[in-house]
This record gives sequence, C-alpha cells and structure tokens, in this order.
Amino acid sequence: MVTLKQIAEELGISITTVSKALKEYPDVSKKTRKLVRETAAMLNYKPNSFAVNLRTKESKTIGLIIPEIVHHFFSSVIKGIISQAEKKGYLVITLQSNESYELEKKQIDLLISKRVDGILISLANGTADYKHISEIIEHETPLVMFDKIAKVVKCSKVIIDDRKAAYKATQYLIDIGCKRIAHFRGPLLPQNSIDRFLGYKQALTDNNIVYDPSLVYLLNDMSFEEGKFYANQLLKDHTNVDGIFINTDLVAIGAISEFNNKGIKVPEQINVIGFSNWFMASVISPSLTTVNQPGFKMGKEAFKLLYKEIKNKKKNKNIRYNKVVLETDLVIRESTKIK
Amino acid sequence: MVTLKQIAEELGISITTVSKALKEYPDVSKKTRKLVRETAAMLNYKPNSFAVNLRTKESKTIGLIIPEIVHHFFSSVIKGIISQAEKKGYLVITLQSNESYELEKKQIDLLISKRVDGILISLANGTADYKHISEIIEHETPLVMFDKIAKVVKCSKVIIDDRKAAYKATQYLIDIGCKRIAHFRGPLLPQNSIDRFLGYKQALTDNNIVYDPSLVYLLNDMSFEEGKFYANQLLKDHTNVDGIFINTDLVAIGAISEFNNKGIKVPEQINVIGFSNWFMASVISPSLTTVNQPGFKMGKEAFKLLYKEIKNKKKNKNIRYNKVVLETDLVIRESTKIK
DNA sequence: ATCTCAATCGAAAACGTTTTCGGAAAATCG
DNA sequence: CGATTTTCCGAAAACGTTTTCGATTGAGAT
Repeated sequence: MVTLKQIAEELGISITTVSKALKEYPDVSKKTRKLVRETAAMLNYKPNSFAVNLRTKESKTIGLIIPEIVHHFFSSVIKGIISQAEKKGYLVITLQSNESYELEKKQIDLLISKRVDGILISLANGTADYKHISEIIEHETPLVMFDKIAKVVKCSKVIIDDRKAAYKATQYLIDIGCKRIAHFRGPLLPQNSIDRFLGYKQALTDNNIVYDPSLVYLLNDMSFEEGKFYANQLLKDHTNVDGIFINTDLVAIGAISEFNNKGIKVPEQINVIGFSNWFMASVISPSLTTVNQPGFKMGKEAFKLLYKEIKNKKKNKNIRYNKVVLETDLVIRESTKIK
Repeated sequence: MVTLKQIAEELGISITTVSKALKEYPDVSKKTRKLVRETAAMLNYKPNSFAVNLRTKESKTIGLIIPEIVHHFFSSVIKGIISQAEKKGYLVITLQSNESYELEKKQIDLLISKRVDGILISLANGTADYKHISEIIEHETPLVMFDKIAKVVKCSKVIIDDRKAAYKATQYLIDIGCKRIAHFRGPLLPQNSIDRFLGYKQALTDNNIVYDPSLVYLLNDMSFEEGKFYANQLLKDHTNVDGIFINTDLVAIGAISEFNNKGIKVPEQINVIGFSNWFMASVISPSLTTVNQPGFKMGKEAFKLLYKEIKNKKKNKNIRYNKVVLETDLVIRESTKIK
C-alpha cells in the first residue's frame, strides 16, 4: 500500500507538501503539484481512509436501521437512501431490528461504537420507550427517523400523512358508492396504524356515515393468512359490506384471495383498497387499488435531512429539526369500481 | 468522547496499562484490571474505532455489491449476509450496481478506497469483462462471488446448480404428463439463464422428447409485461403446448395473467413452473409452482466463505478457493397438476 | 545594500489506539 | 540474605493523515 511518505521520498520532498499538493492547498507551486499528482497517479495512491477518519473525526459513513429488509417498501427506502448518499460521497451500513426492541437497541449501540456520521432509523413495531434513541441524540450523532417514527422524540423526520392518505382512500370508496365500509387495521403500535384508522373514521363522519366499531378488525401480524382469516370473519359477521379499506397490501391480497375462494366478486360485490403499493399489488388479479407509499423518495429525503444535520453539526450551527411530509396518491386499479 | 488517556489520568496509571486491562492482557494485575474496567464502564468508554482501524489495519466492515436491492431474492441474500456478518462482529456496506458494468466498477473502487476487509459481489447482467474484479484480487482483498458469478474468475463462490434445478423443474413437467414443453429463457448473460436453458434441454433429450427451438423464447428485460407478451405470442405460435418452464417468477406471473385473460386454464390446459420462489408466487391465484432459490442461505454461506478468507489472510495462510453449491427444491403449488 | 512581501516549503503535533520491550518491584528459592 | 524468577507496569514507536505555524527563498522596491 502506497502512502504519502512513499510519494514524498520518491520526489525528495516532504509529506506535508505531498498532502497539500493533493488537496489543492494554495501554498504549493503548480510545478510540484503537477509532479505530485502524476507520481500519485502512477503509484496508484489511495489515501488510507482509516488515517483520514482518525484525523478528521468522520468516516463518511452513516448507519441505517430498519425493521425488515425483505419487504418491498423498506427495500425501496434503502435504495433511495443509498442512491442519495452516494451522490454526497457517503456509504451506508445497514442493520435490521427484526421488529425487536432489544435488537434495535443493540444495533444502535453498534453504530455509535462504529462512530458513524449519522443514523437513519425506522422503529420496530415493538418499540415503546425511546431511551436508546435519546442516547443517539445525547451523543450528538445526527439522527433522522422515517416512516415508523416516535412523535415524542425531538429530531428530524420524514413521514407520509397516514391519516390523510387513509382519509383519501376511504373517501374514494364513498365516492364510488360504497355504503358500508369495513377497515382492517394494524396493531396499536406503531403510530401508523392508529393514524390510518383515524383517517378512515374521519372520512366516515365527514360524510355523515355512522361509525360502526364492529366493522373494524384489529390485526396482529398483518400477514396474508390473517387477511384471509378476517375476510372470512367479515363475511360471517356482516352481509352488506360493500367496501373495505385495509391497512396493508399483503393483508388486502389475502382478503381478495379469500373472497375469490368464497365466490365473492371483487370489485362487483366488495371493493378493496390496500395500502403501500407493493409491487405485488400490480400483478395480482384483480390488481389492487392502493395508496402509493413513496419509499424511494422517502429514502432520498431522509438522507437529505441527515446530510443537512451533519453539515450543521460540522459548522456548529444551532440545530433545527425538520419534518418532511411526503404526498401519497391513490393508485386506482381493478379492485375498486364506480357503481 | 472519553479516551484511554482520560481513564489513565483518572486512575493515575499509564495508557498502556489501561489498554491492556481492557483487552485481557495477562500482564496486568486483577486489581487494576477491575479498577480500569469499572471506571471505563462508569465513564461509558467506547474505543475509538477510527484509531483501532488505523492501528490494526482492519475495519470489521465488508462491502456488498448487488445488481438491484428492490428484489425479493436479493433482499433475502442481503438479510442472510447481514445476519451472519453480525454474528462475527462485521458490518455490511451495501452498494448496488443497477445492472450496470460502469457503476459496478465504480462501486468496487469505492469499497477498495474505503479499505473494507472483504467484498461480496453478484455481477450485473451487463458485466462481460472482469478486470475490475481482478483488481480486487490483486489488491489482496478477500472476495466471494454469489449467484451471478463469472466462471473464469478465480475466487470463492456460492451458487445454486441452475442447470440441475431447471432439469428437475422440466422433469417434473414431464412426470405429470406434459408432452410439449415450452421455455421462456433469459438473455445470453448472465450465465444463469444459459444454465437454466441447458437444464431444460437436457431433461427433454433424456426423456426422448425432441428439442424444438421454436418452443424457446428469448426474453430481454424479464418483466411482467414481457411475460404477458410472450404468453400471447406462444398461444399464436403453438396450439398444443401443455407445459412451460419460465426463467423467473415475475415473467411466469405475467404469463399466467395473460393466460387467464385469454381464457386459457392454468394448470388444466397449460402447466406453469417459475424460478426463484418470490414471495409473490405464493399469494397469486393460482399460486405458482416454482424452483426455490435459497436467498437467505446463500447470503449466509457467502459471508461464511468470506470470513474464512479474511481469517486466512490474517494468518498468511495459502489461499484456497471454495465453492458452495446450494440445493434447490421444487415448490409445488397450484399452477401445475398431475394429469 | 537593505527592507518588504509574497511564494513556497517542511517540522512537528495531533488524532487514539496497539504492542514491543525493558525495567522495577515483588515473590520464590537455595 | 542474595540470587533468580515472576509479576506488573510504562515509555515509546507505530499506524497515515491533516493542519498549524514558522522558516526560507527570491523578487521587487527604495
């Protein structure tokens, strides 16, 4: 491995000058600068990033913690983050919490130990206290939360307006003529499922439809099977439901599958709207009307905020927390139909 | 940030002793060791990884380059890699080549500059020359290729036996009574699509079925739409095809969708087998019979090999390249049926 | 010739750790 | 009690870079 020292010896000059020549310092003559650059190129010099890190106290590396990698939405986010980070010369270390609070804590420790320049995190469903998050902030490591955030924690955030998105979806069901609309909701944590439920409820009352709690089903693991199960349950409990807004696409697909099996026609007898716009939603039959959750963009925006904070920290500027709320749109497909 | 020096001053001993106490060196008394550990814990000391990296010349970080993150198979691989790496105390920097040779080259440069301890790579489809890969090897950076590999390159590899897997899939179609079996194949690069095609062909000849080139369709972008397009084309070109082995699940799902639209019954009129076992394959209707490609396991194995190489390099052992071939199995679902 | 100023360079410290090696103190032995 | 070994500790070098600050040189001005 060739070092500054070797280049210096090769040319009979000092390490200092070599370093400066390579970094456009003004106090080195054009002649030596050229010379240094040429020999550096010739010897295929690459700065030792370990030494640079130590000296500059930054590694141009950030940490990312997500609940689950194998997931269309989150992998889109990762892609967005990595693409944006690359533009600014940052690399991304990815860890996953597996939806576990304990693991999440451990991963944060790991990243702090590694002294990453910043941390991006989307919380695990199980996370209810935020001491580990506070540690990041006390450590003065720039932090941005996205998607599954904690409202209480003071830091920059990137989210969608879950409530508004759910409202729009429910409103659409009403607009196309649905009279009795059910909702499959997610667990009481994270915040997202609460907000989506509230959006659903708000849309009903705004349209003078009486909110009927028996039409709301609380799901746990949000799986395909659960979608099937509760679709079946719904059919047992009610006969006149003509629309259903479902917390996430996978469950919606399970429900549609069950409706198909039971001979219930989608969308003729029941309209279905999902949430997230997984790729899958576009290729099943009938294809799924759903709320598009812009994962890639969320990733980009999250990194942009983090980058700002990193810059600010370097300049010792006062901290200003930003909050970006991304627009969602309803992707209309075959699982809904105007009456 | 608390350093060894601060602990040393706190206790009135030398930095050396503090360092040794924390690392179980035998030449420090139990008493001082206890003392040091306690104050280190009290001050919440965390070793400066930048300094450690510089001193030990390793960062406990590896690089990972994949063609595309938002992809069920590859995200499974990532998950496998990260989980295994974590067990051994390694972190993973993920980059994506976006199926571009140029980007792939750039990412490799980046990782080498960062001085990662090793590199895991799955090649872009477009990659045809391997100078950039050779550079990694010349750099003496441990390297393991997985899935989309280059046979020519001398390094450790983790793959599945594409040919055998395709053979098994085709054989299954024959076993359940198919007489005329089509194949949607991938482009001429990467190797995988060639091998899958060869497996298909071999199975036919081994069963005394004449290979008919007109039954093989060469696809480009392997998309859902292409699946629909060629399914339609197949229907135009042939009337008596009763089975089809398709290079990848997404295309298979597109084909099934088109068959549904045209009123062709799957599996009654035509049996369909895909490849990869994307999650999607299990939730569409009819669910897809497919070759299970063990992404998570591939990730784990790839890291295990890399870890071995890193260890060997540290011990200056002679290099031994390993090759792991993972078993695949056929997941039988609704898109195939015994006649 | 002296002085000023700009241009160019290099010595040295610093970042925080690991590890070698030698020395002092304590323990063991004859 | 002296000699020898063991136990424990610390000085110092090294990893490779960045950056401050002072030194040197030569040109130009007077």
